[in-house]
Amino acid sequence: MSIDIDPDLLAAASTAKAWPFEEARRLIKRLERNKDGQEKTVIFETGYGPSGLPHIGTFGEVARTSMVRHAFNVLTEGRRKTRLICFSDDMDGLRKVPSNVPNQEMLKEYLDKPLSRVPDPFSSEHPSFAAHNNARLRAFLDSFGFDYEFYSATECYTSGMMDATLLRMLAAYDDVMNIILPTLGAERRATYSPFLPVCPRTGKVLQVPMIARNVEAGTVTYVDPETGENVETKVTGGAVKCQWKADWAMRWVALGVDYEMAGKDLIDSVTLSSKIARALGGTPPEGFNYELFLDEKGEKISKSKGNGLTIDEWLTYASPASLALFMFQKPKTAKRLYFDIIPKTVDEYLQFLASYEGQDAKQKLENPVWHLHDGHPPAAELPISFALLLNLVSASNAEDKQVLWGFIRRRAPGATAENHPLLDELADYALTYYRDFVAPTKQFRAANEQERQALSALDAALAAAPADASGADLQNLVYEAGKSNGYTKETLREWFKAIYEVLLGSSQGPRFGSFVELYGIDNTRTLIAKGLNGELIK
RNA sequence: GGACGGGUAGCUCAGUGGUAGAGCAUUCGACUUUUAAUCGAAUGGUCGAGGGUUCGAUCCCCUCCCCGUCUACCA
Repeated sequence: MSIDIDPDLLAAASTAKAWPFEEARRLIKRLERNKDGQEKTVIFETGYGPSGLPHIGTFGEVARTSMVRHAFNVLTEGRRKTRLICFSDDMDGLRKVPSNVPNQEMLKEYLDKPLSRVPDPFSSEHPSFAAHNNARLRAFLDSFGFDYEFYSATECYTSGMMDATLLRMLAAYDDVMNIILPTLGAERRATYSPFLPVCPRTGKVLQVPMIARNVEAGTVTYVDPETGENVETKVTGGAVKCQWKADWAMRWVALGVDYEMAGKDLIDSVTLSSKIARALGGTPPEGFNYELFLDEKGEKISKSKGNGLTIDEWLTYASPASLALFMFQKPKTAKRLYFDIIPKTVDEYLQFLASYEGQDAKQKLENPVWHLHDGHPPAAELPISFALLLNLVSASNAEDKQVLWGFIRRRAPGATAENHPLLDELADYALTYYRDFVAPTKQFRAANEQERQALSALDAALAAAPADASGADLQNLVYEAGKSNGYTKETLREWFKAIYEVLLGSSQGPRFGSFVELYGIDNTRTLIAKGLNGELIK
């Protein structure tokens, strides 16, 4: 199969400097080196421990891997078959009960059993804890439209898919031990084995030393820690699971993984697993180590501290595409991930979108939106920035979208939700921002006697005003109501301040005439009534 | 100890082998019969230090200094 791509882009791709292209070119070189590299389906992998839930890093890893995959598809003109495998290590033993899940007592009974054999603590909807988390992971990935194939470790082991490689591991047992042992402390060294038998008696994943092995029979022997008896078990068919670094290597070889990125924290593990993969006769995948995120103060993010930013927080105030942009930019630099970068990133995204259309092939390939949108970024020219929209929404006290759109149109005449759907989407995010960050800061107060009279006068004037009165005319009514109720030119400012504080809960606000025009005369009169009878004060 | 990242304007950060950029902050101006917002402009930098390559280095190479993160038990 081939893909539809502009010849100019294709020509520019071979020298494109954007990091996904650099990665794709490394991958191509790998395939040229390897014996079966020209025919095989090219495998990209991302992996998950199923004891946790998907998070912003999960998104980042899949998004970044997909960018490399896309660049690869373009460089090879779609002639190579590629797959992205999202692998869940769900045969791992439950080593401790997570504190953030229900049914703690029940889970304690299943300690050390494979997660795919532990009942779902949340409901009876899924057959196991792992199945629940796997479903969450898939729903998460699906919500972004990622193109991937889900693999369960338990299914891979029990189906026999790993058997050939497990037998190679058994044959290369000494080599594997020699790779791992020097990296371990004395205590662990004494008990280490790349194979973790699943106890046929208790179902637990055992961390016990092997006392014998039989390459011909494909078995290992260990001592049951509770009964003291020798147990001989096959290494195939799911009777054993590999210890983590060996497992990673075994998986690479068994599945033929060509590319897998990992966080900086796993650099040493990648090195070790790569050695093991070679000991198994395989070639470790091309890799990429991305940096971890920091919080606002440049400190490391820890779940217990709750610093940094969650993916839900990001997606509450901005689109997945903007988050993908953040993931695209400088993946090897430790970036701070905190609230203020959201509007900044959104505006950068909008600028990249706007400039894309007029760029030549070379520039397009350096433009992040090309990578975020698989080479087909949506057309967009935004008349106002997201930062301005956020200012607008708070300055205008626009609590509903209609009013906000009114203010938007003052900046961008002729813009509508229909002809600017992207802007309409931003308006929703801006309103959410208003609701969460601006509205809670409002402090309404009661009007004093003079203010009551002036507000009543304003209400009466508004009642008499034509429905299509202009903002300027309405502004004049506001001035008149003030002047005829004791405010002088010098104290007029007090009058406006009172309006804002009583009606909008803030000591400053929009030009009030314009506000009335957009908010509506009737709505404003209702607002005045509420202000006067104290309904706005909570 | 090992690995990686960073050091560019007051702050947060972009950037390229060819006279240094943005946002915010600051200052001034425009608009508005209150503010805010908005718009325009200005100010502001030995691009961590030293050496090398080059006609030319903030960028490439080497050395050093400072800051930060990861890693050595488990996945």
